[in-house]
Amino acid sequence: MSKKIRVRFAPSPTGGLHIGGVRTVLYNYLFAKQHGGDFILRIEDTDQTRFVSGAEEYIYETLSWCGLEPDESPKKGGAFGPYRQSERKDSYRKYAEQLVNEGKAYYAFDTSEELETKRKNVANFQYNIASRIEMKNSLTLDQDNVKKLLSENVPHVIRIKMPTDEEIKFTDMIRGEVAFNSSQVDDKVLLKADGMPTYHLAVVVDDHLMQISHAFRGEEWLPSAPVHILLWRYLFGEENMPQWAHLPLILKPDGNGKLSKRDGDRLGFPVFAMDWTDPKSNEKTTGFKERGFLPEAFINMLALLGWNEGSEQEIFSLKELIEKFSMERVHKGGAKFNYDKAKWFNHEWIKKFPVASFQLPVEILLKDNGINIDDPKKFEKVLELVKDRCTLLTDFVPQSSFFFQSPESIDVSAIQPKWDEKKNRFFIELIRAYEFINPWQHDDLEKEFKEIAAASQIKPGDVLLPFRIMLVGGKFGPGVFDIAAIIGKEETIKRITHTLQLLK
RNA sequence: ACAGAGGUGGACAAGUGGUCUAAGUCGUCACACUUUCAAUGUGAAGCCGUUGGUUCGAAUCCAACACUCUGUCCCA
Repeated sequence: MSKKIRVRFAPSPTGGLHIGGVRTVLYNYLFAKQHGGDFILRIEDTDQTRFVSGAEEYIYETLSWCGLEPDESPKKGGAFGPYRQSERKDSYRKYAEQLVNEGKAYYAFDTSEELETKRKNVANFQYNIASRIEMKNSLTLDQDNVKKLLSENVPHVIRIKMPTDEEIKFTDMIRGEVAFNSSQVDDKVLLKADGMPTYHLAVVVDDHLMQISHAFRGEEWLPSAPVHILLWRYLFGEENMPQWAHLPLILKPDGNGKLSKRDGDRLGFPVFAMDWTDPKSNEKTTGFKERGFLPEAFINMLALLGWNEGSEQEIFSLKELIEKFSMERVHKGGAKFNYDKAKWFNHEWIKKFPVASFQLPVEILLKDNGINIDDPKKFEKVLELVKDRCTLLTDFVPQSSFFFQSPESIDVSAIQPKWDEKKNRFFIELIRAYEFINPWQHDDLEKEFKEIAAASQIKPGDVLLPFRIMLVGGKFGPGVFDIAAIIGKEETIKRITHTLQLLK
């Protein structure tokens, strides 16, 4: 019988969730669901100096917006709790001490200051096989001294003792076999002076205790993988280790390097999934959600940022992704983030989605801009009419406001230069004719318009743009007669009259 | 510096020894349609990091070199 598939996303709650993090969640989720397994959220809050209030709640909200709900989490609970590492603090020490007793780890009493000066004085200082003999630890101090320091509660850490010249290798699901030489890896801290584990100890212990079968994380972790392999070998048996996959990095669009929040600020696109306000600095960072992205499009875009089915299909629903995703088809190389392509995904989803599926967020957006929807039928018609020209949900505001209220300003300057008495008379004539139209519908409006133009010896094209500006306020929006048909006779005539006044 | 990883048009990708004088999408530009902006359709530009090798044949396999990235915190 094969083991149950269990995967986890283990963020540290230190701020907004970066798209790289969301993509890791997504790949975890897809893999779990495809195999009928469990997706677990574990909070890695072992660094209390980096605690940020609200960050954990933000993670729940983000996953929820994305539709990637965990099966087990601190909030939801589960059979393998607690799911917050700070609450598991007591379970780590014994493993670290076990390693010390077995000679695979050691106590180190060097203070942070001592290490800092060391790093300053020695170029590329590493606490490793070569340097540990000159440091203050249980390998260099005599036993009595160590005992004494320990009993006096002198602050100390536990470091792993990397073996000399040993090949450590493992098979990565994306990269195949990856090998390291143990001599090149430094003696990482496993247990900090405050009794909290570092990431290195915590992942291994927690993945074991939570029976994690596959572990996915960003490529930046690859260099420390040998530490984790060794820990597995020492503690729980390498054969029980989860299968690793190191995901390619998401790179900044210009230049090289990892995409950071700063790049988003600098280049004007979101990097976080949702709005995040730093509780200390009060600095606000916009997210994809608030920028007007549909969660379906956001997920779709993220899935393709590092994975490709092998076909030419680019639009996938979450359900399709669950069916088709495979870790083997995740690229090895990092991908530069492309905001234009991200927007394209959103546009595609808006075009293909029935309007009902984004009616609510758009309604809220309009309300925020002072427009209340009181006619749902009309609202639906408007959405259908304008959705092709909305890339982001926020585009619906300028694209549909004028259906519900007269434009705030009229771009008269676009009409004025070519305006003359002949055109003025045309519109007066038009108003007169429109008064009699009943029922008020698209085709009749257009027909009447063209007839009057012909009678006035004006090309319809010459008065169409002015007409548009009268109704919309500017040079945009769907077909003018569609607009006129929806806003109604009274409003149409009112807007023409109003602009005619302005043109005097 | 050391270690690991990576590489196909401006960006993301398909392609894993012959059907590849390769290429889909985004973006850019042009044209068509048109009632502005979109949508839609058509077209344009652009060659597999470099060098060498294996082979009848290489984007695909091998090697070297260069380049880029990640890591080298009591951060995760």
